[in-house]
Amino acid sequence: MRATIRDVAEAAGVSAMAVSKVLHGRGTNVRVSDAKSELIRKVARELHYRPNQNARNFRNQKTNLIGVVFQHFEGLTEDNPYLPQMLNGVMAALFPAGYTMGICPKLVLDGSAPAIADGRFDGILWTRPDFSQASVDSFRYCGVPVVMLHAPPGSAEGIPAFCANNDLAMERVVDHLASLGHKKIAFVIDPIPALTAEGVSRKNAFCRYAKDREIQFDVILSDQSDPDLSAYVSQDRPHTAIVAYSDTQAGAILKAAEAAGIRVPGELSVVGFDSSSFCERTQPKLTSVFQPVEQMARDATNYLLTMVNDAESTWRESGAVTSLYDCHLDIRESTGPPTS
Amino acid sequence: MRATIRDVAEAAGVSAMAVSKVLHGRGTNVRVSDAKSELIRKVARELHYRPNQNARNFRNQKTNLIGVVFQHFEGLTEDNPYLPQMLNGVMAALFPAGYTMGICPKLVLDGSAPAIADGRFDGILWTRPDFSQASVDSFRYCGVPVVMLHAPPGSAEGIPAFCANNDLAMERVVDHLASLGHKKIAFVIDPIPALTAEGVSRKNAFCRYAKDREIQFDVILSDQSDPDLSAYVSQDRPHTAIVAYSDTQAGAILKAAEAAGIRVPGELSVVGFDSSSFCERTQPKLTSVFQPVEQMARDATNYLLTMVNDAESTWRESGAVTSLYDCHLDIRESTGPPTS
DNA sequence: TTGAAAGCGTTACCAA
DNA sequence: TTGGTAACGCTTTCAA
Repeated sequence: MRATIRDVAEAAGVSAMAVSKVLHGRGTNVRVSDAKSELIRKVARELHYRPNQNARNFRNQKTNLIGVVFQHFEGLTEDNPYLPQMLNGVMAALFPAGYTMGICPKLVLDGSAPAIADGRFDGILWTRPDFSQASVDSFRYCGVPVVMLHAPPGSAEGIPAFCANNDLAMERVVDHLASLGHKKIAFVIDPIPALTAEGVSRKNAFCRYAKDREIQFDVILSDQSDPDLSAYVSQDRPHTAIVAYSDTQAGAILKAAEAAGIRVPGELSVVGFDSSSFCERTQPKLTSVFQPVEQMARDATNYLLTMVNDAESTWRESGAVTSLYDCHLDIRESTGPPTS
Repeated sequence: MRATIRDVAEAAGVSAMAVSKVLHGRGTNVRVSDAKSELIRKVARELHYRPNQNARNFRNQKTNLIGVVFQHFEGLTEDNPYLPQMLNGVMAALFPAGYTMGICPKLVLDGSAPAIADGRFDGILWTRPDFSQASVDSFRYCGVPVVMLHAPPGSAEGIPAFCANNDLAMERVVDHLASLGHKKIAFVIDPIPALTAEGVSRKNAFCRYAKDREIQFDVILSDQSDPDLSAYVSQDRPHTAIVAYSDTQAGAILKAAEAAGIRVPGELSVVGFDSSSFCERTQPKLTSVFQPVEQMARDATNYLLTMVNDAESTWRESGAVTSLYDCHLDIRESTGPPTS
């Protein structure tokens, strides 16, 4: 078997904790002479001593692992830049701080949210949380620091949240379309994001501003893989613009429009969300709301790390922060005045 | 503090090990009556008992965590579908088996390859390994199962490897270009992949087949962000075709050609590698070698899991497997006969 | 069928 | 400045 700290101690003729102090810097009130330090290092090298990380994790109840939880996970899709961007932000915060990123949808999908808080992670980044009280409770009382990414204020009291300012974003979208002369607009979202707190929030914001601007509107649940445009662009439902939940979904709508011979933006204006590089590749190029995904992820992760490293009492008592990110509208080619 | 297994045992009036048996199924030679099982479960629920995962990891020396190591990691780039595809394959294998994916370039970049084998991971998927003997040794003798992804046969004896058949791929590429009439071809690779075992292997295969087909060739190290086409398309060096290490790099070359007013494929044919969705988005569409990245990653990960779950002696003695994946050439628009 | 005890490797505490 | 001892929570082994 591998050499343990005690083997090293014995071989060097010192105590185990002297070794621990020298090699790992533990124990503040302990001092080891330089000569002994040298000896210990030498012996450790000779014995090929390697600390057992599991033992240290156990002893310290600290793993240097942060769990990234996707409540609705469908894999990384090749054409959607969202996830890579988000993960980049997370890694940009974690790696320099010496943390490892753990990804584990399974642990949550099993309904075993508690399992995620069994000590294996020092903290949890909970992305795209859904709305259910069960989810909220299991994370709130899990005993491990949790930060939410893409959760609007109020979705889970007590849990810090980092989120796009969907309200402002939808106001900008509605105003843009209204100023172009659109009078009837549909909001399209597919079933999975419709379950998330952010999906609900964005939808509600859209409805509120549309109503406020006296614009007729509809909300349509759509399967993005094959959007049925006739559901909202028809005699009965003559929408001239569609606001999609995501760029990916907006892209599918553009394709469907092309297939159906509907001109964009003449007959139909389309707006996406994320303003990723994808928007430059569509035909026509997609008008979309920009949110700084990578930065949001980095900020959320850094905040989580401060929670991990501060005493629990500090963050429990200081109350949860909600950070809202301003989102501007990148106007490209897919929106224009309706031709009637 | 949280209830421990002993708290439960005491409250239920049984031994700790009975609780362990009932709740975790440990201890084969132990039997607990149904009545007691029920009682134990009930008490555990009442006390909100949650097993301490770190304690279990420590005791069992098993973490259900697989480490994915990127030796040369530059983040997930928005436009390169490779990494998402690869990670999808890994996750497709890990999650159903109940494993978590740990990502940790830092642990390796620190030169602390041993750290990766300190028990925190049950196994390591080592992607894009470089060639250095130090790397090879530290992984080979790390005491944890290791599988390499994208490493050609022979790069590290004793470590199972999953890799594209670069040899066959380059033969196909060279034959394709030769049959179109190209007489002078350059292989372009940028500095980072040039350090990896696969980069070297692919380059060598290219040279071998070019020589064999009596085609003039050059190998050029290029910074892909700004390829200097004059380095290989000029009076002195009249290459009519370029074989790039990756799609991303081929894309950069297409852009540079457009900027320089060089017609593709007329004046210059370009071939990529991966045949990802990216190839459909370039102008002209990119001819490229297809490798089944997601499947390779899934296979490699599944193999790693079998190593994790079998006794070490089994895989130590059975010798390392190398799986080579056949790669076909997807001919699109970026290759054609040279116009002279 | 059950229980008691030992031990995994590390680190904190206290006594020397 | 140092070293012994106990403890973290769980599981295995052995004895009843």
